[in-house]
Amino acid sequence: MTEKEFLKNYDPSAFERPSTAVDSVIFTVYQEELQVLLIKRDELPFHGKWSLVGGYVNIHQDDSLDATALRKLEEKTGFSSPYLEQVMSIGGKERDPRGWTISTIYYALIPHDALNLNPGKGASDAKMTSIAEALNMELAFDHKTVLKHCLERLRNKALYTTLPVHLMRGNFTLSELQSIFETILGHTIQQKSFRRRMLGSETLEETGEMRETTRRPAMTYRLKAGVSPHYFTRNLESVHL
Amino acid sequence: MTEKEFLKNYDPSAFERPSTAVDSVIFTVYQEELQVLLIKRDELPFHGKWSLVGGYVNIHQDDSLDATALRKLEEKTGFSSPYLEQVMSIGGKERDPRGWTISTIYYALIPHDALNLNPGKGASDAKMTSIAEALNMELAFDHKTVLKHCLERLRNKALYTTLPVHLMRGNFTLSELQSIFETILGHTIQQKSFRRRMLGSETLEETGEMRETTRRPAMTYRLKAGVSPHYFTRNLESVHL
DNA sequence: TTATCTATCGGTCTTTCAGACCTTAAAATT
DNA sequence: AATTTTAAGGTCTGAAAGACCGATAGATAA
Repeated sequence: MTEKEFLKNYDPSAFERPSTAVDSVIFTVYQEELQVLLIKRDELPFHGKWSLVGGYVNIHQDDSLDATALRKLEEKTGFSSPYLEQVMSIGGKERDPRGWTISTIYYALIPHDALNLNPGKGASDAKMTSIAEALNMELAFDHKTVLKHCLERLRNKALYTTLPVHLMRGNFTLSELQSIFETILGHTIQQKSFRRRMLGSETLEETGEMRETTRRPAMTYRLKAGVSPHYFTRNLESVHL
Repeated sequence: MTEKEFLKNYDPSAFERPSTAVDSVIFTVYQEELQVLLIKRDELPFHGKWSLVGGYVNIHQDDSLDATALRKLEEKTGFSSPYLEQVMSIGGKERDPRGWTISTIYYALIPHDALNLNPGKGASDAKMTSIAEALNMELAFDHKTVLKHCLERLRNKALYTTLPVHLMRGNFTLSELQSIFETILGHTIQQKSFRRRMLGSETLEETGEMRETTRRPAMTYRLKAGVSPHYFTRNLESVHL
């Protein structure tokens, strides 16, 4: 049998397939709070419960898993170029009452002022919720576990990468950026250490413009065009005052 | 409609599903070489080509994705308790000629002397191949890309964790362990740095027995029971002589 | 028997970078 | 003009890796 003949005779339904979904944790920082996007389900199962952003892979519409995640994300947030990172996939019989499901988990970082929420089809409401609150709610499916995994990943990356810059839009001061890091980590960082690292990472550039504020003006920076996130070889301390 | 009625009427075939597979890179170190397990395919597609260990998720047999990976791994290597880590999932239309496929990728660490190769169903041969060689071969599907991702993950983890200890079996000397690290990384490590880190990681314990060899005897160590891999807060240098 | 060889193993100085603390600067406010 | 507050940078300390060295223990060769 040739490869061509084989493919012609190949029966995709011979093997029973799990359903395949993508779920994303959309992070933003607003008013010194790390927040995630929750969607109120208007369909069964888990009707009326809050859930993460997700949906089935559409093999006619999506070229890849990343494409599925981006499609859902744009539908719900109106933002099309987030930092998006795949975290893991979870598969099992018990996690969805409809049967064996594989869900690939992503998290995205979106600047708060870029958000344009839209509950969309199958949902009656959408809102940003603080991490503390979300972890105290009863979320649909195993979404609390999913949220914890993404949170852990994000916090770890804040200790050794420049990733959280993707929560900033346009120009920002180093103090503003430090505040974002501190909010994610849940503790303060030594100002000097933070500045040394950021300025040494070669990923930021001065805009030349100062932030005019009520106190001493601060230099504003922007992300250098075309640079990837910087990985430090040494972590910040993970526990602090 | 109640949740119960909904589930009763739910039609799983309403949404066309991608096929779902698991592929694993089985690493071992032997004779100063980092090697991976390759399987010679005896079926279409890619008949006669070498591939990684993989297979479809069987929703009646497997409780989770990890279970699928372990099942395939035990079939091919005869080893049932490897260090197994999920790396990522790749999904798309083009990666398998049979259509849209999601593959969840794992890598496993197996001590060389624990291997008991068995090509198994659908394969005519199985062999351990050095990384250098494998990367020069024409592998089935997108398995070369998959291999590169796993290799990158393993090398990074060797810089800041104790993970490679899982390539050792029973008792081992620190020199033997260092050699494993050096083989993975592809460069030498300062002996003093390595010993300081390993002994400071609190994950090893002296066995009290010395390795009798042709030179000065060395203390042998074993992995402490029940400890998880240690994460250092500082990386080893990633490039060296 | 003694010298040599080689791998083991610990001593210690240097280097790098984060932590901690402090001083100075630049604005607005009192 | 003095005070307050945030920005920005100086500098000392501490921790851990890099680099180099010397002592040790056994096997082997002279």
